[in-house]
Amino acid sequence: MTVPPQADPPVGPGSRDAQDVAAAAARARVAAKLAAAGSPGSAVPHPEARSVPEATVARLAVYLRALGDVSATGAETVSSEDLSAAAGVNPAKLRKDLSYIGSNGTRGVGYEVSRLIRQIELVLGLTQRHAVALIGVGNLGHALAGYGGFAGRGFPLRALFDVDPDLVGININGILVEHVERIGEVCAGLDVTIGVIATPGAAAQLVCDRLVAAGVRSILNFAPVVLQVPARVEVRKVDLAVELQILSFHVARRGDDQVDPAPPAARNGPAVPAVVRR
Amino acid sequence: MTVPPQADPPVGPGSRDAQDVAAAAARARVAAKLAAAGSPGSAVPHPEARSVPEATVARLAVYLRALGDVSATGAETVSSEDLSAAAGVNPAKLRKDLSYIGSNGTRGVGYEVSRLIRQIELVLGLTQRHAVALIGVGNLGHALAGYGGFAGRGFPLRALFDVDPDLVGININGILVEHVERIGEVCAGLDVTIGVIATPGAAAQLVCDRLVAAGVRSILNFAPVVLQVPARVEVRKVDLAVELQILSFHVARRGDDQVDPAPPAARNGPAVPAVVRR
DNA sequence: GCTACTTTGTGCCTGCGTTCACGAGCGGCT
DNA sequence: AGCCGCTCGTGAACGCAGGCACAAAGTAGC
Ligand SMILES: NC(=O)c1ccc[n+]([C@@H]2O[C@H](COP(=O)([O-])OP(=O)(O)OC[C@H]3O[C@@H](n4cnc5c(N)ncnc54)[C@H](O)[C@@H]3O)[C@@H](O)[C@H]2O)c1
Ligand SMILES: NC(=O)c1ccc[n+]([C@@H]2O[C@H](COP(=O)([O-])OP(=O)(O)OC[C@H]3O[C@@H](n4cnc5c(N)ncnc54)[C@H](O)[C@@H]3O)[C@@H](O)[C@H]2O)c1
Repeated sequence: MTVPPQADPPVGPGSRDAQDVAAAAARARVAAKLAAAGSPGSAVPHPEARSVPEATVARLAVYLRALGDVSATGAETVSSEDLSAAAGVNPAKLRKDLSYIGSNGTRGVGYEVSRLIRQIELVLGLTQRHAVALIGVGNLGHALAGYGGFAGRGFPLRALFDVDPDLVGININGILVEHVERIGEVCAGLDVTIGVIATPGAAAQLVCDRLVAAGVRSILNFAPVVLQVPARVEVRKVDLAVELQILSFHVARRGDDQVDPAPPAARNGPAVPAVVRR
Repeated sequence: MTVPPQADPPVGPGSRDAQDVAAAAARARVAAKLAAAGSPGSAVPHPEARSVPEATVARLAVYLRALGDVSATGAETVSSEDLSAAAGVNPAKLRKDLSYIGSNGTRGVGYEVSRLIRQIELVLGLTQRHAVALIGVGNLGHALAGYGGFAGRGFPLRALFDVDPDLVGININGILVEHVERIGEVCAGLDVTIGVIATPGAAAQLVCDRLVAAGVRSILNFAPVVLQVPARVEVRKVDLAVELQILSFHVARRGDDQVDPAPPAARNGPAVPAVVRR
C-alpha cells in the first residue's frame, strides 16, 4: 500500500455544508408555487408534483429499495404501513412523501408496486443513466471500482483517474485508469454527470475543481475535506470519521446512562408499536 | 395482505431511520440532568452541556477536523468566523453549536484552539478509545481494514470477522480474521463498542443481531438494508446507492435549466422541476 | 482609567419537517 | 345495490433547526 501524504489541506473559507440535509433543503427549495390559486379541485392537466423536499428525496431512494424487496416477493400492491415498516419510517411520513411526487395509490388497497417504482425512478431521474467518474483508485477507490452496485443501479462507472504512474494505464473491470490531467476531456467526452472523489484529502479540492470545470454537476466526496464549489454543483460527503464520532457520542451518552440494562434476547418480546416511545 | 419482504425478520416495527438527522435528533434529545450551575471559569470534569441536538453533534465532528487544520497552522485561537468558514457553515450556527457544549470562547478574541478541541473530544466521547469490530472482509471490508483513518482518529480496529473459510485465519494489518460465529465472545472480550457491517445485504441483519447480543451499542452499516435493532442501539447507515440517487435527482433537476450563470428569480415562470418529463 | 473595537453568546423569529387525526375514495361482501 | 371496512391523501399542529441582530464581555489603545 502506498502511504500517501496523509494530511489535510489548508482549506478555504466560504463553503457549504453538503452533509446538512436541512440546509440543503432550504437551498434547493425553489419556489414552485403554481399560480393556479383558483379551484381547489384542480382540473389542471398538470399532476406535476410540487417541489420535493430534500429530506423526502433521500427517503425516496430508500423506498425504492424496499419496493424492490416487495417486488421480489411477487406482491403487486403494498400498503403504506407495510412499506413504511420495511423502510423504517412512519407510515404517515411515507404517504406524505409519496404525495409529493403526485403519487397515485389506491384507497382501500395500497400502492401498485411496479407503478410506484417507475414513478420514483422517474422523479429521481433514474430513467436516464448517469455516467460516473471515479478519481483516486487507491484503497477505497479500488473497492468502489470493483463494486457491482454502481452499474447495477443505473450508475455505470465510465472513467477512472489517478496520478500514480503505477496505476495509470491499468484496467479495472474493463475500465482504463486515466491520468488525472485528462479529467476534462474524458469527462466531457463521456458526458459524465457524477464524479466520485476518493483521493487523499489534500488532493480533493484540486480534483473537485477539475470536475467542475469539466461540467460535472454532482460530486460524491469521500475525502475528509469540505469542498468549495459553485452553487450549481451539488456535493454530498461521506465521512467515515464523522459517522464514527457520532456513534461515539451516543455510546458515551448511553454509557453514562447505564452500561448493561438488558443484554441479550428480549428483542421480540415487548411489541413496541411506533418508532419511538420514550 | 401483502407478504412481508423476505429480508426482514419478524421483529415488527420499531425500526429507525439512522440517516435521518432531524428525526434522530428528536429521538436523541434526552434532557440532560445537569442544571448547569456552570461557572464560566473552570471546566469541571462534567462539562456535559445541556442536551446537544443531533445535527450539532454531526457538525462538531466537522469542527474538530477543521480545528485540527487550524492547530496545524500554529494559531492558538480562532474566531467563529474563521472556523465556520473552514467548516463550511454559518458563523452564528457554529457559535450556537459550541454554546451547546458549554463552550467558553473569549469575547473579543475567539476560541482557544486546544481547549476547544479537548472540549469537543470530551463531548463526543473521544477521550475514551472505542474498540471497533468489522464484519465482512470483502471488497469494501478490505479497504476499510486497511484504512489508517480508523486508529488515527481514536477508533482502533480490534477485530475482523467473515464466514469465508479462505478469509478466516488470515491477517490484515496484524489483525486476525475470526469466524463470524465468534462475534459474541470476541467482541465481549475486547469490549467492542462499535460494529461496522460490510457484509452483503442478506447477511447484515443476522450479523447485526449477533453484534447486539454481544453488547455492541453502535453500528455503522454499509449494507443496503434497514436494520432492525432495539431502541438502545444506535445505527448509522452509509448507503452509496442512496447518495448517488440523491445526486441523480439534482442532476435531473438542474439539468433542465441548463447552464444558468445568474440565479435570477426568472425561475418562477417555468414551473416545477420535480417531475421530469422526457 | 476610559473609550472604542472585536467577538462571543443568545433571544427571537421564520420556516421546514414530522406527526396526528380525519375525511375521501375504493373494493369487497352481503 | 348498498353498506362496510380498509387505506390513501392531506390539513393543521407542533417542534426543531437555522439565521439575524444585538447586548454582554473582554481586549487593545490612548
Ligand atoms: N480506505 C477507506 O476505507 C476510507 C474510508 C473513508 C474515507 N476514506 C478517504 O478516502 C480517500 C481515499 O482513501 P484511500 O484509503 O483509498 O487512500 P489511498 O492512498 O489508498 O488512495 C488514494 C489514491 O488517490 C490517488 N491520488 C493522490 N493524489 C491524487 C490526485 N491529485 N489526483 C488523482 N488521484 C490522486 C493516489 O495515487 C491513490 O491511488 C481518503 O481521503 C480517505 O481519507 C478512505
Ligand atoms: N464495495 C463497495 O464499494 C461498496 C460500496 C457501498 C456499499 N457496499 C456494500 O457493502 C457490502 C459489502 O460489499 P463488498 O463489495 O465488500 O462485498 P463482498 O462480497 O466483496 O464482501 C462481502 C464479504 O462478506 C462476507 N460475508 C458474507 N456473509 C457473511 C456473514 N454472514 N457473516 C460475515 N461475513 C459474511 C463474505 O465472505 C465477503 O467476504 C455490501 O452490502 C455492499 O452492498 C459496498
